[in-house]
Amino acid sequence: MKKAIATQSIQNYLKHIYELTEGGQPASTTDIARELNVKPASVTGMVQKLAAEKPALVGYQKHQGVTLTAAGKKAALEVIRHHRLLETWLVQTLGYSWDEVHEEAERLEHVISEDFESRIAAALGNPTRDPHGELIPTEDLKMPPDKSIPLSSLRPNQTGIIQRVNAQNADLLRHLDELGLVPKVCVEVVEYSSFDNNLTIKVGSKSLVLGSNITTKIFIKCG
Amino acid sequence: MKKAIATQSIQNYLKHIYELTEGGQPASTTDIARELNVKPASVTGMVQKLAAEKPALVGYQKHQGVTLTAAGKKAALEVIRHHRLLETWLVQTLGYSWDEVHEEAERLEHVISEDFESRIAAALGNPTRDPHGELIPTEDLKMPPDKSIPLSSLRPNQTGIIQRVNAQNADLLRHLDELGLVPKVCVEVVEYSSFDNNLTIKVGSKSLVLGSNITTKIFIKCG
DNA sequence: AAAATAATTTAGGATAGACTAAATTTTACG
DNA sequence: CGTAAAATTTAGTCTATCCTAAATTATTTT
Repeated sequence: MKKAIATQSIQNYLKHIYELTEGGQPASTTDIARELNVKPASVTGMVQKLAAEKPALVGYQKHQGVTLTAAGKKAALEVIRHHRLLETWLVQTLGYSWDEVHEEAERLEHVISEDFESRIAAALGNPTRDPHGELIPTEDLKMPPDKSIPLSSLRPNQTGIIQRVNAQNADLLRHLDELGLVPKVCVEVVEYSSFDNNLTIKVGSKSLVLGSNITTKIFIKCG
Repeated sequence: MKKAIATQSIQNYLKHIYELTEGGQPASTTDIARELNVKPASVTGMVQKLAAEKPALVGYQKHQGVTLTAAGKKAALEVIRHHRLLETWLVQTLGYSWDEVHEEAERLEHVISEDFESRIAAALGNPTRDPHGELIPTEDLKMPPDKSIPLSSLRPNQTGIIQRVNAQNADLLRHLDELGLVPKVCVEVVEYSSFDNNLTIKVGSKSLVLGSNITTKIFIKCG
């Protein structure tokens, strides 16, 4: 009897492969390895197993990178739904702040039942976004369309409303919170430096200069 | 670099050893094996590792059974506190019924943080008993004293209030629920059969005949 | 007290999932 | 193009945790 891959491994691999392939490009073993804090060689081994599952969870041709199959994508969206519902729920019912939730959700996402998932979804009124503004996959595991664009793509005189902040690092999130760069807040670009891609923006009454390490993580709905 | 035992293994072993040694007697490898659904030989191996930890988590002399050290007991009570708080909280905030919670709590208990633990404890008003009436270890990891006695020890004309039901099996719990044998309910013993130890009891307006498979799991505060 | 039975431990093996080092393939560039 | 650099894969190792089978120790029976 061949032993199954641990579901936690599967879920972590698929979740990160999903995020890396959102742009449409296959993910390299190196990138996956960096995300998972594992060596590239380990990724090769695991990815070969994921491709050998029935049904296959990833498409994989050596040196051509890794993509998700329909089954793999579904499994990935299931974990992401768990994660984002959990974050929402930790913030709303237990008073966590948006910078504290990630770690806790990261551990819980692998162990909760579907029953638990639907109970918290219902208790929260089937939310569509998590505390960072990220879209929550629907119950039938479709990722809703996202029309937001990175703050880094705005130019002087353009304005927008912060829709989502794509970051997990607690320190960074706390920093952004202090700057007031949280979902639903209005921002206006004042100046753009083509030299270093820094943006000078106005948030409320404050002026801020932001590097691309931040502006590429904040997504805007143009207004 | 010696690799640590997985915390989930540690916790599951300690939790079950705690329960088996509550009577004061050391636990045999066979009993532990049955509880954990592993073979006795595996228990021997793991118990030797637990005894070699610094500080030691179990006391262990070959052929003499296994006991918990102070450190091991503390770790066991930590998991039990997690479990019972989780059960309480699943029932009270997500509408689980008392027969559904065990499985879910069993998986969550190993992954929640201390922060999570104290948040739910506070949200619940630091409860002292879980939905089955079992005592919840205190925050400083002491198990409160329990003065309840098994229903099986009552005799005709004696009455009591159900304090706790020591069972996890969902089907059994559902059955007990249907019979009305839940904490805080009043029972009166009508008849005792020394032949098979069956008790005939009155609960509300109903009369029931209960075997020892049930009467030894229901604990009573004499009234 | 010897023999039979039960419980426990030892010894040896499997598998999952990580790692390292070496071999190979792809990509970039003079 | 052809070679250097980068990325990837292969091969082999390690540890945790389980397993089975055989050996040993404890307990019970006669």
